[in-house]
Amino acid sequence: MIEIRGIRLGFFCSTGDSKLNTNRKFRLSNLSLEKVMETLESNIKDFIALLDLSLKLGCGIFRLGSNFIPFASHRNFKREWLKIIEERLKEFSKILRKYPIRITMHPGQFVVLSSPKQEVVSNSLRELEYHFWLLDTLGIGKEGVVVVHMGGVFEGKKESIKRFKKVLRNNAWLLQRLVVENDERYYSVADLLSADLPIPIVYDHYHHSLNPSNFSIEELFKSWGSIVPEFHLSSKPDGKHTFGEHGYWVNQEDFLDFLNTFGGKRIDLIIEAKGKEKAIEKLLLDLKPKFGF
DNA sequence: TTCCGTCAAGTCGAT
DNA sequence: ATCGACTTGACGGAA
Repeated sequence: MIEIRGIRLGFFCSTGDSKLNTNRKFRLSNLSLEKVMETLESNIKDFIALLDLSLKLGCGIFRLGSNFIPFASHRNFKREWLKIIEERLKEFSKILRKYPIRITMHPGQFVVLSSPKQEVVSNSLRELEYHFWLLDTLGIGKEGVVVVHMGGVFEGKKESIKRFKKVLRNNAWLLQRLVVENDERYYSVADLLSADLPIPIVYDHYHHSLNPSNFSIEELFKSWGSIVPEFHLSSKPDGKHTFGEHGYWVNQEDFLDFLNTFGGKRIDLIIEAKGKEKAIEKLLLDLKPKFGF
């Protein structure tokens, strides 16, 4: 396992060419137990291959794709299917626990706990329940966090944060795994820290560069308690690109900038580059002369 | 085999 | 009004 001044690396969901993918799914109109099991099997198979690849690269963290069990939180997904799936997952967890790799998740943009719409919040909670259940069933400990964003600003950040906190108060189970990440437009690291949330704050370096703020590093780490923080790093794409778009590679300069701020602390860093494992390979190659691992 | 319209879900700014 | 960005383009029918 490669650790650069306390920092372990990892990628997420799939390989850059998507040939290995934990996010396989199908059309909702084709939803059936058979289709779910078939897709889950492919996702499990690729998950193992991606963990093997992570080991080979020296990675210590991997983000599992949210579609691992397609449509698991959808209303048309029958509850009794979960029993059958649970058996399969428990069997798989025996293989999984042999890997010294931290597993975390990051559900989609549809999870908005700060929304003023009750329907959106209840759908979000169902989606999070699925994520928590999956991680629990796979035997993953409390280091298996589930990352969300604060969401939109609606009629104001203050009101949105208030609603978010209320949802946490009314659903205490969320505190077991939920963590919240700064975004590139609305909620900066300082916004999240000053919200005084009862959950850890994920620092995303790229988002922070686009939506900067002053914050206390000590406070940021304090939010994680005894859990090793999961942070994110990505780079701007080369050439013309839209705001917030992630690059195929991650630049050495961005990593060194991150290291300059956080080096020496124990952190699991997910490289959010479109090139996935290719971007990690290249980064390690770039860094080799400096760190010699 | 490749192409391309379409896909469960939210929210925002750019166009 | 539509599109594309985010946590990931992939599915599936047509040609």
